[in-house]
Amino acid sequence: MDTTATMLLYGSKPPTPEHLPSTPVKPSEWGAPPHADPWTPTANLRMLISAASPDIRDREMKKVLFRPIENERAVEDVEVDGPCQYHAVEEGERKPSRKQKSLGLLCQKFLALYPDYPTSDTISISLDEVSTSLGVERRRIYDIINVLESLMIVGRVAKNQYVWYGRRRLGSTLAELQGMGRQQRYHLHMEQAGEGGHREGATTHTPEGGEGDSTAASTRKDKSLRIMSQKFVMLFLVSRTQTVTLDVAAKILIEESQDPASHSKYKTKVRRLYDIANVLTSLGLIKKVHVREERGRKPAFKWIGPADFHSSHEDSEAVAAIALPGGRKQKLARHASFSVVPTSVASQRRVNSAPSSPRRESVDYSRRCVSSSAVCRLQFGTTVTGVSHPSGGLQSPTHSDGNSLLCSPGLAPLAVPVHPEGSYVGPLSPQPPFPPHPHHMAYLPSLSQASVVMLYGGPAAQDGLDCFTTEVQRSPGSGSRESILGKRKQDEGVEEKRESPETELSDR
DNA sequence: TAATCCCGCCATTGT
DNA sequence: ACAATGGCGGGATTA
Repeated sequence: MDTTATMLLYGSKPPTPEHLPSTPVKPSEWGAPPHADPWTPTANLRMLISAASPDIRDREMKKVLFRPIENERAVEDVEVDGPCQYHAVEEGERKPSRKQKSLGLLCQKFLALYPDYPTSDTISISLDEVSTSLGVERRRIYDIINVLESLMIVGRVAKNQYVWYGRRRLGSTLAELQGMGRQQRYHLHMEQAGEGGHREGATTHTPEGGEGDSTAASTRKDKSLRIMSQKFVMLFLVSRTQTVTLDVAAKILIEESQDPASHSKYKTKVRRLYDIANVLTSLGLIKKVHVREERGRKPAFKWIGPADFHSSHEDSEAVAAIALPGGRKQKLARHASFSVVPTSVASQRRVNSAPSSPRRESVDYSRRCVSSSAVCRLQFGTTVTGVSHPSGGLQSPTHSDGNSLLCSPGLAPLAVPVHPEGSYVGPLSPQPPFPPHPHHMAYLPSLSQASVVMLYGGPAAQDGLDCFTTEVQRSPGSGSRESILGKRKQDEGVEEKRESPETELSDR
Protein backbone atom coordinates (compact mmCIF):
# COMPACT_ATOMS: atom_id res chain seq x y z
CA MET A 1 0.00 0.00 0.00
CA ASP A 2 1.57 3.15 -1.15
CA THR A 3 0.68 5.14 1.83
CA THR A 4 2.50 8.37 1.63
CA ALA A 5 2.34 9.52 -1.88
CA THR A 6 -1.16 8.54 -2.54
CA MET A 7 -3.67 8.10 0.09
CA LEU A 8 -3.18 8.60 3.72
CA LEU A 9 -6.58 7.41 4.25
CA TYR A 10 -5.78 5.10 6.98
CA GLY A 11 -3.61 7.35 8.91
CA SER A 12 -0.66 5.63 10.35
CA LYS A 13 -2.23 2.32 10.23
CA PRO A 14 -3.31 0.73 7.04
CA PRO A 15 -6.27 -1.51 6.98
CA THR A 16 -6.15 -4.22 9.46
CA PRO A 17 -6.30 -7.91 9.27
CA GLU A 18 -9.05 -9.11 7.14
CA HIS A 19 -11.66 -10.83 9.06
CA LEU A 20 -15.17 -11.33 8.26
CA PRO A 21 -14.84 -11.85 4.59
CA SER A 22 -18.15 -12.51 3.13
CA THR A 23 -18.79 -12.78 -0.47
CA PRO A 24 -20.84 -10.65 -2.73
CA VAL A 25 -24.29 -11.74 -3.37
CA LYS A 26 -26.43 -10.97 -6.26
CA PRO A 27 -29.53 -9.13 -5.40
CA SER A 28 -31.37 -11.69 -7.33
CA GLU A 29 -30.42 -14.26 -4.83
CA TRP A 30 -32.11 -12.80 -1.89
CA GLY A 31 -34.79 -15.26 -1.88
CA ALA A 32 -35.88 -15.55 1.63
CA PRO A 33 -34.52 -14.10 4.76
CA PRO A 34 -31.47 -15.87 6.14
CA HIS A 35 -32.56 -16.93 9.50
CA ALA A 36 -36.21 -17.05 9.14
CA ASP A 37 -37.43 -16.64 12.59
CA PRO A 38 -40.79 -15.10 12.74
CA TRP A 39 -40.18 -11.67 13.92
CA THR A 40 -42.75 -9.43 15.22
CA PRO A 41 -42.29 -5.86 14.42
CA THR A 42 -43.48 -4.75 17.74
CA ALA A 43 -41.57 -7.27 19.65
CA ASN A 44 -38.37 -6.47 17.99
CA LEU A 45 -38.93 -2.88 18.31
CA ARG A 46 -39.62 -3.14 21.94
CA MET A 47 -36.43 -4.92 22.29
CA LEU A 48 -34.61 -2.23 20.49
CA ILE A 49 -35.99 0.51 22.50
CA SER A 50 -35.42 -1.16 25.74
CA ALA A 51 -31.85 -1.75 24.99
CA ALA A 52 -30.06 0.18 27.61
CA SER A 53 -27.05 1.17 25.66
CA PRO A 54 -27.61 3.29 22.66
CA ASP A 55 -24.83 1.46 20.98
CA ILE A 56 -26.46 -1.79 21.50
CA ARG A 57 -29.64 -0.36 20.28
CA ASP A 58 -27.99 0.91 17.19
CA ARG A 59 -26.47 -2.38 16.54
CA GLU A 60 -29.63 -4.25 17.04
CA MET A 61 -31.48 -1.86 14.98
CA LYS A 62 -29.04 -2.37 12.24
CA LYS A 63 -29.47 -6.03 12.50
CA VAL A 64 -33.10 -5.66 11.94
CA LEU A 65 -32.70 -3.20 9.21
CA PHE A 66 -30.48 -5.40 7.28
CA ARG A 67 -32.99 -7.98 6.71
CA PRO A 68 -33.13 -8.62 3.09
CA ILE A 69 -35.82 -6.83 1.36
CA GLU A 70 -37.85 -7.81 -1.51
CA ASN A 71 -36.25 -6.90 -4.70
CA GLU A 72 -36.87 -3.80 -6.67
CA ARG A 73 -38.80 -5.38 -9.40
CA ALA A 74 -41.41 -5.67 -6.78
CA VAL A 75 -44.70 -4.54 -7.93
CA GLU A 76 -46.10 -2.84 -4.97
CA ASP A 77 -43.50 -0.45 -4.05
CA VAL A 78 -42.68 2.57 -2.15
CA GLU A 79 -44.89 5.24 -3.31
CA VAL A 80 -42.73 8.21 -3.68
CA ASP A 81 -44.45 11.38 -4.38
CA GLY A 82 -43.81 13.34 -7.45
CA PRO A 83 -45.36 13.10 -10.82
CA CYS A 84 -44.14 9.99 -12.44
CA GLN A 85 -42.46 7.54 -10.26
CA TYR A 86 -43.33 4.67 -12.37
CA HIS A 87 -43.18 4.43 -15.97
CA ALA A 88 -46.74 3.88 -16.77
CA VAL A 89 -46.51 0.72 -18.66
CA GLU A 90 -48.93 -2.04 -19.06
CA GLU A 91 -51.45 -1.97 -16.39
CA GLY A 92 -50.13 -3.90 -13.51
CA GLU A 93 -46.62 -3.56 -14.73
CA ARG A 94 -44.82 -0.84 -12.92
CA LYS A 95 -41.34 -0.16 -13.89
CA PRO A 96 -39.37 1.63 -11.27
CA SER A 97 -38.58 4.94 -12.76
CA ARG A 98 -35.03 5.90 -13.12
CA LYS A 99 -35.30 8.40 -10.38
CA GLN A 100 -36.08 5.75 -7.90
CA LYS A 101 -32.82 4.16 -8.64
CA SER A 102 -30.74 7.24 -8.48
CA LEU A 103 -27.57 7.27 -6.61
CA GLY A 104 -28.78 10.18 -4.61
CA LEU A 105 -31.76 8.37 -3.34
CA LEU A 106 -29.74 5.33 -2.64
CA CYS A 107 -27.33 7.42 -0.72
CA GLN A 108 -30.16 8.88 1.26
CA LYS A 109 -31.18 5.46 2.29
CA PHE A 110 -27.68 4.56 3.12
CA LEU A 111 -27.16 7.59 5.28
CA ALA A 112 -30.34 6.97 7.11
CA LEU A 113 -29.00 3.74 8.36
CA TYR A 114 -26.48 5.40 10.56
CA PRO A 115 -26.48 8.23 13.04
CA ASP A 116 -24.90 11.42 11.98
CA TYR A 117 -23.04 11.76 15.17
CA PRO A 118 -22.32 8.38 16.58
CA THR A 119 -20.87 8.29 20.01
CA SER A 120 -18.34 5.74 19.13
CA ASP A 121 -16.42 4.60 16.17
CA THR A 122 -17.58 1.12 16.54
CA ILE A 123 -20.34 1.11 14.07
CA SER A 124 -19.26 -1.13 11.33
CA ILE A 125 -20.57 -1.32 7.88
CA SER A 126 -20.65 -4.44 5.88
CA LEU A 127 -20.85 -3.90 2.21
CA ASP A 128 -22.84 -7.01 1.73
CA GLU A 129 -25.37 -6.22 4.33
CA VAL A 130 -25.81 -2.78 3.02
CA SER A 131 -26.07 -3.73 -0.57
CA THR A 132 -28.48 -6.41 0.36
CA SER A 133 -30.64 -4.33 2.55
CA LEU A 134 -30.74 -1.50 0.14
CA GLY A 135 -31.34 -3.80 -2.69
CA VAL A 136 -28.61 -2.74 -4.99
CA GLU A 137 -25.49 -4.16 -6.39
CA ARG A 138 -22.24 -3.70 -4.67
CA ARG A 139 -20.89 -1.58 -7.38
CA ARG A 140 -23.25 1.18 -6.38
CA ILE A 141 -22.32 0.96 -2.77
CA TYR A 142 -18.76 1.56 -3.74
CA ASP A 143 -19.76 4.73 -5.41
CA ILE A 144 -21.24 6.00 -2.23
CA ILE A 145 -18.65 4.64 0.09
CA ASN A 146 -15.93 6.23 -1.90
CA VAL A 147 -17.09 9.72 -1.53
CA LEU A 148 -18.11 9.20 2.05
CA GLU A 149 -14.67 7.95 2.61
CA SER A 150 -13.19 10.97 0.98
CA LEU A 151 -14.81 13.02 3.68
CA MET A 152 -14.04 10.58 6.38
CA ILE A 153 -17.58 9.89 7.11
CA VAL A 154 -16.65 6.30 6.86
CA GLY A 155 -13.35 4.56 6.94
CA ARG A 156 -12.21 1.31 5.62
CA VAL A 157 -11.26 -1.33 8.05
CA ALA A 158 -10.89 -4.43 6.04
CA LYS A 159 -12.29 -5.91 2.98
CA ASN A 160 -15.96 -5.64 3.09
CA GLN A 161 -15.76 -3.77 6.31
CA TYR A 162 -15.99 -0.10 6.90
CA VAL A 163 -16.50 1.98 9.97
CA TRP A 164 -19.00 4.68 10.30
CA TYR A 165 -17.76 7.94 11.70
CA GLY A 166 -20.63 10.03 10.69
CA ARG A 167 -20.19 13.75 10.57
CA ARG A 168 -18.06 14.03 13.59
CA ARG A 169 -14.93 14.48 11.62
CA LEU A 170 -16.51 16.43 8.91
CA GLY A 171 -15.44 19.71 10.35
CA SER A 172 -11.80 18.90 10.50
CA THR A 173 -11.90 17.15 7.21
CA LEU A 174 -13.38 20.12 5.52
CA ALA A 175 -10.94 22.41 7.19
CA GLU A 176 -8.13 20.37 5.91
CA LEU A 177 -9.54 20.18 2.46
CA GLN A 178 -9.92 23.87 2.43
CA GLY A 179 -6.34 24.24 3.37
CA MET A 180 -5.28 21.94 0.63
CA GLY A 181 -7.48 23.74 -1.77
CA ARG A 182 -5.79 27.00 -1.08
CA GLN A 183 -2.50 25.38 -1.37
CA GLN A 184 -3.48 24.22 -4.78
CA ARG A 185 -4.46 27.71 -5.73
CA TYR A 186 -7.77 26.38 -6.68
CA HIS A 187 -9.34 29.70 -5.99
CA LEU A 188 -7.26 31.11 -8.77
CA HIS A 189 -8.30 28.44 -11.13
CA MET A 190 -11.84 29.21 -10.42
CA GLU A 191 -11.68 32.83 -11.37
CA GLN A 192 -10.92 32.10 -14.95
CA ALA A 193 -14.17 30.32 -15.08
CA GLY A 194 -17.09 31.64 -17.00
CA GLU A 195 -16.79 33.32 -20.34
CA GLY A 196 -16.80 32.11 -23.83
CA GLY A 197 -16.09 28.66 -22.81
CA HIS A 198 -12.42 28.55 -23.47
CA ARG A 199 -10.22 28.05 -20.63
CA GLU A 200 -6.62 28.57 -21.06
CA GLY A 201 -4.17 26.51 -19.30
CA ALA A 202 -2.06 29.43 -18.26
CA THR A 203 -3.31 28.98 -14.78
CA THR A 204 -0.72 28.76 -12.18
CA HIS A 205 0.36 25.28 -12.31
CA THR A 206 0.98 24.01 -8.94
CA PRO A 207 4.55 22.98 -8.52
CA GLU A 208 3.36 19.48 -8.42
CA GLY A 209 5.90 18.65 -11.04
CA GLY A 210 5.14 15.16 -12.02
CA GLU A 211 2.76 14.74 -9.23
CA GLY A 212 4.07 14.17 -5.84
CA ASP A 213 7.69 13.68 -5.26
CA SER A 214 9.44 10.70 -6.57
CA THR A 215 7.60 8.37 -4.34
CA ALA A 216 5.98 5.65 -6.18
CA ALA A 217 4.87 6.71 -9.54
CA SER A 218 1.33 7.74 -9.84
CA THR A 219 -0.29 4.82 -8.29
CA ARG A 220 -2.22 3.76 -11.28
CA LYS A 221 -5.71 4.73 -11.58
CA ASP A 222 -5.78 6.14 -8.17
CA LYS A 223 -8.99 6.03 -6.43
CA SER A 224 -10.09 8.75 -8.63
CA LEU A 225 -13.51 8.96 -7.25
CA ARG A 226 -12.20 9.59 -3.81
CA ILE A 227 -9.69 12.04 -5.07
CA MET A 228 -12.09 13.72 -7.36
CA SER A 229 -14.52 14.04 -4.57
CA GLN A 230 -12.02 15.73 -2.36
CA LYS A 231 -10.92 18.06 -5.06
CA PHE A 232 -14.43 18.86 -5.93
CA VAL A 233 -15.16 19.75 -2.36
CA MET A 234 -12.01 21.76 -2.21
CA LEU A 235 -13.24 23.87 -5.02
CA PHE A 236 -16.28 24.83 -3.06
CA LEU A 237 -14.32 25.57 0.03
CA VAL A 238 -12.04 28.01 -1.68
CA SER A 239 -14.59 29.54 -3.93
CA ARG A 240 -15.75 32.94 -3.00
CA THR A 241 -19.20 32.24 -4.24
CA GLN A 242 -19.15 28.75 -2.94
CA THR A 243 -20.53 27.79 -6.24
CA VAL A 244 -18.92 25.58 -8.77
CA THR A 245 -20.06 24.83 -12.24
CA LEU A 246 -19.68 21.40 -13.58
CA ASP A 247 -17.62 22.30 -16.54
CA VAL A 248 -15.19 24.33 -14.55
CA ALA A 249 -14.79 21.57 -12.09
CA ALA A 250 -14.31 19.07 -14.83
CA LYS A 251 -11.72 21.17 -16.52
CA ILE A 252 -9.78 21.78 -13.41
CA LEU A 253 -9.90 18.19 -12.49
CA ILE A 254 -8.73 17.19 -15.88
CA GLU A 255 -5.87 19.59 -15.90
CA GLU A 256 -4.85 18.27 -12.58
CA SER A 257 -4.83 14.77 -13.69
CA GLN A 258 -1.37 13.86 -14.77
CA ASP A 259 -2.93 11.55 -17.18
CA PRO A 260 -2.15 13.00 -20.60
CA ALA A 261 -4.96 11.30 -22.35
CA SER A 262 -7.33 12.89 -19.96
CA HIS A 263 -8.40 15.61 -22.26
CA SER A 264 -10.64 13.33 -24.12
CA LYS A 265 -12.20 12.32 -20.91
CA TYR A 266 -14.21 15.37 -20.29
CA LYS A 267 -17.44 13.57 -20.63
CA THR A 268 -16.42 10.85 -18.32
CA LYS A 269 -15.21 13.36 -15.83
CA VAL A 270 -18.54 15.02 -15.84
CA ARG A 271 -20.27 11.76 -15.33
CA ARG A 272 -18.24 11.17 -12.26
CA LEU A 273 -18.88 14.62 -11.02
CA TYR A 274 -22.53 13.94 -11.22
CA ASP A 275 -22.06 10.84 -9.20
CA ILE A 276 -20.15 12.69 -6.59
CA ALA A 277 -22.51 15.59 -6.61
CA ASN A 278 -25.34 13.27 -5.98
CA VAL A 279 -23.97 11.93 -2.81
CA LEU A 280 -22.76 15.30 -1.66
CA THR A 281 -26.24 16.50 -2.25
CA SER A 282 -27.63 13.69 -0.20
CA LEU A 283 -25.29 14.71 2.52
CA GLY A 284 -26.76 18.13 2.39
CA LEU A 285 -23.44 19.66 1.57
CA ILE A 286 -24.28 21.06 -1.80
CA LYS A 287 -27.30 21.71 -3.86
CA LYS A 288 -27.88 22.14 -7.48
CA VAL A 289 -28.28 25.59 -8.85
CA HIS A 290 -27.72 27.50 -12.00
CA VAL A 291 -25.38 30.31 -12.63
CA ARG A 292 -26.43 33.19 -14.75
CA GLU A 293 -24.23 33.97 -17.58
CA GLU A 294 -24.27 35.91 -20.78
CA ARG A 295 -24.55 32.72 -22.64
CA GLY A 296 -27.43 31.61 -20.60
CA ARG A 297 -27.36 29.52 -17.53
CA LYS A 298 -25.08 26.75 -16.65
CA PRO A 299 -25.67 23.99 -14.23
CA ALA A 300 -23.71 24.32 -11.07
CA PHE A 301 -23.64 23.34 -7.48
CA LYS A 302 -23.57 25.48 -4.45
CA TRP A 303 -22.10 24.66 -1.12
CA ILE A 304 -24.66 24.65 1.60
CA GLY A 305 -22.75 22.71 4.13
CA PRO A 306 -20.91 24.07 7.12
CA ALA A 307 -18.59 26.93 6.45
CA ASP A 308 -17.37 27.87 9.85
CA PHE A 309 -15.10 24.99 10.48
CA HIS A 310 -11.95 26.92 9.81
CA SER A 311 -11.89 28.48 13.20
CA SER A 312 -9.36 27.27 15.66
CA HIS A 313 -11.49 25.25 17.93
CA GLU A 314 -12.77 23.81 14.76
CA ASP A 315 -13.02 20.19 14.08
CA SER A 316 -13.72 17.44 16.41
CA GLU A 317 -14.59 20.01 18.93
CA ALA A 318 -16.64 17.99 21.23
CA VAL A 319 -15.80 14.92 19.40
CA ALA A 320 -12.26 15.02 20.54
CA ALA A 321 -13.50 14.10 23.90
CA ILE A 322 -14.78 10.86 22.63
CA ALA A 323 -11.33 9.92 21.53
CA LEU A 324 -11.08 6.54 20.11
CA PRO A 325 -9.67 3.71 22.06
CA GLY A 326 -6.43 3.36 20.26
CA GLY A 327 -6.09 7.06 20.21
CA ARG A 328 -5.22 6.79 16.62
CA LYS A 329 -6.30 9.73 14.70
CA GLN A 330 -7.03 9.44 11.11
CA LYS A 331 -5.32 11.59 8.67
CA LEU A 332 -7.06 12.99 5.77
CA ALA A 333 -6.59 11.11 2.63
CA ARG A 334 -4.32 12.76 0.22
CA HIS A 335 -3.29 12.22 -3.25
CA ALA A 336 0.02 12.76 -4.87
CA SER A 337 -1.33 15.49 -7.01
CA PHE A 338 -2.14 17.35 -3.89
CA SER A 339 1.37 17.09 -2.78
CA VAL A 340 3.54 20.14 -2.60
CA VAL A 341 5.23 19.54 0.58
CA PRO A 342 3.28 16.53 1.53
CA THR A 343 2.69 16.38 5.19
CA SER A 344 2.36 20.04 6.00
CA VAL A 345 -1.04 21.33 5.15
CA ALA A 346 -3.14 22.44 7.97
CA SER A 347 -1.70 19.50 9.71
CA GLN A 348 -1.06 21.23 12.94
CA ARG A 349 -4.73 21.37 13.15
CA ARG A 350 -6.51 20.39 16.21
CA VAL A 351 -4.47 19.75 19.21
CA ASN A 352 -6.17 17.18 21.23
CA SER A 353 -6.40 19.68 23.99
CA ALA A 354 -10.03 20.16 24.38
CA PRO A 355 -10.29 23.81 23.61
CA SER A 356 -12.07 25.68 26.28
CA SER A 357 -15.65 25.62 25.44
CA PRO A 358 -16.78 22.78 23.31
CA ARG A 359 -19.07 24.99 21.43
CA ARG A 360 -22.61 24.03 20.92
CA GLU A 361 -24.09 20.73 21.57
CA SER A 362 -22.43 19.36 24.57
CA VAL A 363 -20.33 16.39 24.06
CA ASP A 364 -22.48 14.04 25.88
CA TYR A 365 -26.02 14.48 25.18
CA SER A 366 -26.65 11.48 27.19
CA ARG A 367 -28.84 9.54 25.04
CA ARG A 368 -31.36 8.69 27.54
CA CYS A 369 -34.23 7.49 25.69
CA VAL A 370 -36.63 9.53 27.61
CA SER A 371 -39.84 9.98 25.95
CA SER A 372 -42.26 7.26 25.94
CA SER A 373 -42.60 5.30 22.89
CA ALA A 374 -45.91 6.22 21.64
CA VAL A 375 -46.99 3.58 19.38
CA CYS A 376 -49.93 4.07 17.26
CA ARG A 377 -51.28 2.44 14.30
CA LEU A 378 -51.72 4.10 11.07
CA GLN A 379 -53.29 3.23 7.90
CA PHE A 380 -51.26 2.04 5.11
CA GLY A 381 -50.23 4.85 2.97
CA THR A 382 -50.43 7.42 5.63
CA THR A 383 -47.91 8.78 7.90
CA VAL A 384 -47.68 10.50 11.13
CA THR A 385 -47.54 14.01 12.14
CA GLY A 386 -46.40 14.20 15.62
CA VAL A 387 -44.99 16.84 17.79
CA SER A 388 -42.38 16.14 20.29
CA HIS A 389 -41.07 18.03 23.21
CA PRO A 390 -37.46 17.96 24.01
CA SER A 391 -38.29 18.05 27.60
CA GLY A 392 -40.71 15.34 27.89
CA GLY A 393 -40.86 13.31 25.16
CA LEU A 394 -43.27 13.51 22.64
CA GLN A 395 -46.78 14.16 22.22
CA SER A 396 -48.04 11.14 20.72
CA PRO A 397 -48.01 11.70 17.10
CA THR A 398 -51.26 12.82 15.84
CA HIS A 399 -51.22 10.42 13.08
CA SER A 400 -53.44 12.35 10.91
CA ASP A 401 -52.08 11.96 7.53
CA GLY A 402 -49.52 13.15 5.15
CA ASN A 403 -45.99 12.20 5.01
CA SER A 404 -44.72 14.41 7.61
CA LEU A 405 -43.75 14.33 11.12
CA LEU A 406 -43.21 17.25 13.33
CA CYS A 407 -40.51 17.22 15.82
CA SER A 408 -39.49 19.73 18.33
CA PRO A 409 -36.35 21.63 17.77
CA GLY A 410 -33.38 19.65 18.73
CA LEU A 411 -34.93 16.41 18.03
CA ALA A 412 -33.01 15.04 15.20
CA PRO A 413 -35.45 13.62 12.79
CA LEU A 414 -33.55 10.49 12.51
CA ALA A 415 -36.09 7.98 11.68
CA VAL A 416 -35.45 4.50 10.86
CA PRO A 417 -38.28 2.61 9.46
CA VAL A 418 -37.97 -0.92 10.39
CA HIS A 419 -39.88 -3.78 9.25
CA PRO A 420 -39.55 -7.30 8.15
CA GLU A 421 -38.92 -7.22 4.53
CA GLY A 422 -39.51 -3.77 3.94
CA SER A 423 -37.56 -1.47 2.13
CA TYR A 424 -36.56 1.35 4.18
CA VAL A 425 -37.84 4.37 2.57
CA GLY A 426 -35.46 7.07 2.98
CA PRO A 427 -34.14 9.58 5.34
CA LEU A 428 -36.03 12.40 6.72
CA SER A 429 -35.79 15.70 5.32
CA PRO A 430 -34.12 17.98 7.73
CA GLN A 431 -30.61 16.84 8.09
CA PRO A 432 -28.34 17.95 10.83
CA PRO A 433 -27.72 21.46 10.05
CA PHE A 434 -31.24 21.87 11.24
CA PRO A 435 -33.25 24.75 10.19
CA PRO A 436 -34.27 27.22 12.81
CA HIS A 437 -37.84 26.25 12.70
CA PRO A 438 -39.67 25.99 15.91
CA HIS A 439 -40.56 22.57 14.88
CA HIS A 440 -38.84 20.28 12.62
CA MET A 441 -40.75 18.56 10.10
CA ALA A 442 -39.54 15.29 8.98
CA TYR A 443 -40.81 13.77 5.92
CA LEU A 444 -41.32 10.15 5.95
CA PRO A 445 -41.24 9.04 2.46
CA SER A 446 -44.27 6.97 2.12
CA LEU A 447 -44.27 3.57 3.52
CA SER A 448 -45.67 0.90 1.43
CA GLN A 449 -45.40 -1.94 3.79
CA ALA A 450 -46.58 -2.50 7.19
CA SER A 451 -43.74 -1.07 9.08
CA VAL A 452 -42.45 0.29 12.23
CA VAL A 453 -40.79 3.55 12.37
CA MET A 454 -38.49 4.55 15.05
CA LEU A 455 -37.50 8.06 15.51
CA TYR A 456 -34.96 9.24 17.88
CA GLY A 457 -33.07 12.30 18.63
CA GLY A 458 -29.59 13.02 17.61
CA PRO A 459 -26.89 15.24 18.96
CA ALA A 460 -29.01 18.18 18.31
CA ALA A 461 -31.38 17.03 20.91
CA GLN A 462 -30.94 19.48 23.64
CA ASP A 463 -32.50 17.53 26.31
CA GLY A 464 -31.65 14.03 25.70
CA LEU A 465 -32.94 11.57 23.37
CA ASP A 466 -36.46 11.41 22.37
CA CYS A 467 -37.78 8.57 20.57
CA PHE A 468 -40.99 7.07 19.76
CA THR A 469 -42.21 4.56 17.42
CA THR A 470 -45.01 4.27 15.11
CA GLU A 471 -46.44 1.40 13.38
CA VAL A 472 -47.79 1.73 10.00
CA GLN A 473 -49.69 -1.05 8.62
CA ARG A 474 -51.41 -1.84 5.55
CA SER A 475 -55.08 -1.35 5.66
CA PRO A 476 -57.29 -3.94 4.13
CA GLY A 477 -58.80 -1.68 1.64
CA SER A 478 -56.63 0.84 -0.02
CA GLY A 479 -59.68 2.84 -0.52
CA SER A 480 -59.20 4.92 2.53
CA ARG A 481 -55.90 5.91 1.17
CA GLU A 482 -57.23 8.44 -1.19
CA SER A 483 -59.30 10.25 1.27
CA ILE A 484 -56.50 10.40 3.68
CA LEU A 485 -54.00 11.67 1.30
CA GLY A 486 -56.47 14.09 0.05
CA LYS A 487 -57.00 16.07 3.14
CA ARG A 488 -54.04 17.54 4.70
CA LYS A 489 -52.29 20.45 6.18
CA GLN A 490 -54.00 21.22 9.34
CA ASP A 491 -50.90 21.57 11.30
CA GLU A 492 -49.04 24.72 11.57
CA GLY A 493 -46.31 25.08 9.12
CA VAL A 494 -47.02 21.80 7.56
CA GLU A 495 -47.46 22.30 3.97
CA GLU A 496 -48.30 20.23 1.06
CA LYS A 497 -46.63 16.96 1.07
CA ARG A 498 -45.85 17.57 -2.49
CA GLU A 499 -42.17 17.75 -2.11
CA SER A 500 -40.31 14.73 -1.10
CA PRO A 501 -36.93 14.82 0.49
CA GLU A 502 -35.04 14.27 -2.62
CA THR A 503 -37.13 16.61 -4.55
CA GLU A 504 -36.26 19.41 -2.36
CA LEU A 505 -32.69 18.59 -2.00
CA SER A 506 -32.04 18.72 -5.62
CA ASP A 507 -34.37 20.60 -7.70
CA ARG A 508 -34.14 19.29 -11.08
C1' DT B 1 -31.67 18.56 -27.84
C1' DA B 2 -29.04 18.90 -23.72
C1' DA B 3 -28.45 17.50 -19.18
C1' DT B 4 -28.25 13.55 -16.27
C1' DC B 5 -26.50 9.43 -14.88
C1' DC B 6 -27.82 4.12 -14.58
C1' DC B 7 -25.70 -0.07 -15.49
C1' DG B 8 -22.57 -3.42 -15.58
C1' DC B 9 -18.38 -4.99 -18.36
C1' DC B 10 -13.99 -5.79 -17.25
C1' DA B 11 -9.33 -3.91 -15.69
C1' DT B 12 -6.94 -3.42 -11.22
C1' DT B 13 -5.62 -4.49 -6.92
C1' DG B 14 -5.84 -7.27 -2.80
C1' DT B 15 -5.58 -11.83 -0.36
C1' DA C 1 -6.50 -17.99 -8.95
C1' DC C 2 -10.19 -15.86 -6.95
C1' DA C 3 -12.42 -11.97 -4.82
C1' DA C 4 -12.80 -7.15 -3.86
C1' DT C 5 -12.55 -2.65 -5.91
C1' DG C 6 -13.67 0.66 -8.88
C1' DG C 7 -12.50 2.85 -13.91
C1' DC C 8 -15.24 3.90 -17.58
C1' DG C 9 -18.37 4.97 -21.23
C1' DG C 10 -22.63 3.22 -23.94
C1' DG C 11 -26.84 4.56 -24.20
C1' DA C 12 -31.42 5.15 -21.66
C1' DT C 13 -33.98 8.82 -19.14
C1' DT C 14 -35.20 13.33 -18.01
C1' DA C 15 -35.50 18.03 -18.27
